[in-house]
Amino acid sequence: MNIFKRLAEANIFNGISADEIPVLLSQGNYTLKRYQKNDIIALAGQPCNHLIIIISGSLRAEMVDFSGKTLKVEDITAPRAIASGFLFGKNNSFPVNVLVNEDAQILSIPKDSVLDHLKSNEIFQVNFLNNISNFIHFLTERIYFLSFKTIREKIAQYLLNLSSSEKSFVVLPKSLTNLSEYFGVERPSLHRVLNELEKDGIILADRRKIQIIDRNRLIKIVE
Amino acid sequence: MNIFKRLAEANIFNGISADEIPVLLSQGNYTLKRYQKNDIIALAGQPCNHLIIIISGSLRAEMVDFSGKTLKVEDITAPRAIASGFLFGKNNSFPVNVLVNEDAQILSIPKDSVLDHLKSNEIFQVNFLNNISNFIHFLTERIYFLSFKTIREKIAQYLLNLSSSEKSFVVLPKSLTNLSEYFGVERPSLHRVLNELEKDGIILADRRKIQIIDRNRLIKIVE
DNA sequence: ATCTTTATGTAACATTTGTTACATAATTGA
DNA sequence: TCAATTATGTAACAAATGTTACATAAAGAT
Repeated sequence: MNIFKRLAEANIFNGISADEIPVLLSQGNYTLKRYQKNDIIALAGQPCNHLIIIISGSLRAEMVDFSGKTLKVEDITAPRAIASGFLFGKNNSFPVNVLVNEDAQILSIPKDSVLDHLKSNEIFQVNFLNNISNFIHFLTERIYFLSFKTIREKIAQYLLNLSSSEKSFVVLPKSLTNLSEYFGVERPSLHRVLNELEKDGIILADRRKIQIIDRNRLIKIVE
Repeated sequence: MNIFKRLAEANIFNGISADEIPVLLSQGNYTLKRYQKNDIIALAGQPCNHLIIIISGSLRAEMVDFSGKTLKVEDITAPRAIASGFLFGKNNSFPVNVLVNEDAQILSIPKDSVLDHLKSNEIFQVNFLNNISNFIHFLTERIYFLSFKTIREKIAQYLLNLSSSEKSFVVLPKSLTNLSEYFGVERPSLHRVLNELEKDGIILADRRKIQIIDRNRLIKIVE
């Protein structure tokens, strides 16, 4: 598909047609690149001087502590702008590693050009602000989630978010291994607590397929 | 002191003189209010329609989970703009409760006027973006900190951040009770681990006064 | 189809943290 | 100054999680 049509689907170009995008972009600089699985887009600490827009494929953002353990922060799928929140500020550097999950095509716009677009295009400006604000909301929810103390609470919160009020059947969108990284806990610990919830008759778990038996008790856990 | 002189010290008015600020503000709407200790500035979930600038006093932002336990996110002292990151986005609502610590004077500017200022004043626009980006950096550091698993690691990280490489003496800027909320752990647990660090000969602790005896071992803990 | 790799399931044991309750010290306010 | 409130120190016990090691199952590669 045409690159600009894909770009037009990204929130940051909301209200800007696929035809207008190349016009807007050509008022400044930009580069297009392809990346392969496990390529490194950015490392934590590196200065962030470009707005990155992922056109196809998917990325992941993760924090790595000194001991080498990772906390997955986010999975990012195209089309979407990232790094909008890292461009400015006292310390305009990446706080996370950004790696490629699935082969990706990426547009990057240097900071100066971003500033020009912000000044010259009101729609882009509002989209940019929305993009940053959405990211802040994501981060605060992440903090809220990490502040849940027990694994039991985290699972309950996670399952309730995943399942609509009517459907009691959930397929986890990530592997248990992956999920344990997202939770910031050890995989066997996560698995043990799933077993306990099953023993308690609250859920039925078979690998990634989970049946919610007693939603009310799940709700009580997070209350 | 003159309100506008105080405001001129806030980062969001960087490069804008105390004389220019009332001119800028009067191009839109704004309100000035005084608040007293423990007054509520905003509750989590409430829509955020104003940029809030604290002129004097101090606030705190905290998350409250269903069981009533709080995780302190941030202490905020004047002069500073807050809520810049909550104004826009799909869900422009406060993710935290904002309460008054010390009697405060607060300027609030409605979202529409903020948008006007952003369009008409490039300096304000860049300051605003910097303000949001700084907040994002703060949030990601908060996530990073919360992802440290043991209390021992959290203390080590916290003390190393506080103390310069030369000074080995630190006075905690918050009470232990307060700090335990910031860490997201119980106060007796925090205290116990401080004792353990003392037994291990790594620190000397007397209430909020902490002497770092063996910085290298402290560094090893976070590695 | 077979090999390789990754994901999942499990168990015993160690470690860490929470919980509760109470004592003492420091600070605040009247 | 004295009372009331808040902060700090401590201990015993319960609960939750991490650690390690290994078995089995599923998915991917050749």
